[in-house]
Amino acid sequence: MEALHEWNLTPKQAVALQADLAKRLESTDRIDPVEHIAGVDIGFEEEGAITRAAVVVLKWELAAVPSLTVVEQAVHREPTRMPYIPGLLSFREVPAALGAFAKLSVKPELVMVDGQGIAHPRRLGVAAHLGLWLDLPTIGIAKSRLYGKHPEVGEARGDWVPLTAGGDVIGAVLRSRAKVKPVVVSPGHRLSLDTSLTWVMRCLGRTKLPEPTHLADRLASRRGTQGQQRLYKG
DNA sequence: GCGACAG
DNA sequence: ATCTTGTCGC
Repeated sequence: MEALHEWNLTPKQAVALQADLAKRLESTDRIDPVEHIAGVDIGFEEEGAITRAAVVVLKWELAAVPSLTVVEQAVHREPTRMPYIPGLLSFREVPAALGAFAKLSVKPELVMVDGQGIAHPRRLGVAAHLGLWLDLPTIGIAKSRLYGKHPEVGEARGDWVPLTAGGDVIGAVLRSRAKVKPVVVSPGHRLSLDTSLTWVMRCLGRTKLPEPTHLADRLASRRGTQGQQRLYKG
């Protein structure tokens, strides 16, 4: 438990901690009725010297027309603590993400993160690590693959193939938009892959990334949020 | 030893 | 991740 509070570690120590923390991940669904979904992403300012974490909370409503509406946003900036090292991304981004979460007044039941969940060499991508810390269900949605192999995926929206590693299914490569480069979806904490895929597809709008992550991405990079606040689904 | 390598 | 304009397509 105390280990979870450690962030300033050498790469070797971080790798050892990841293997240990991964044992605590829950791969079956343990999620409350979803009313709010948060999207998280990290950006940088000052040529990388400042890490900027952004979180956007959306209200999920299943009416005649399912909808997602932005209800809160938070940004947290802090000095960048370490360089990007493949496989150790969470040690660079999670601390800042926690700073942004601390500013929220609404507690989401589900969190979508830009990056991998368990589709990681030691099964602890940034979404998984953040899920353990927040003790909330998390899903990783990455724009590219870090680990695992997979056959080619179909070109239609919704097509997907399993991402595997050492005989385990660690995620899915999903074509979230027709003919556009697929995203890598992997559960983080407290969710199965099936449930993760279901939620990602439910949150898809017109962009390749699900709305929570898409909006957080824009907020993190200061490109702002364009257009309306109500995003109709269906 | 030689690649691969989230953001 | 970030540096950056226009442009092709639904």
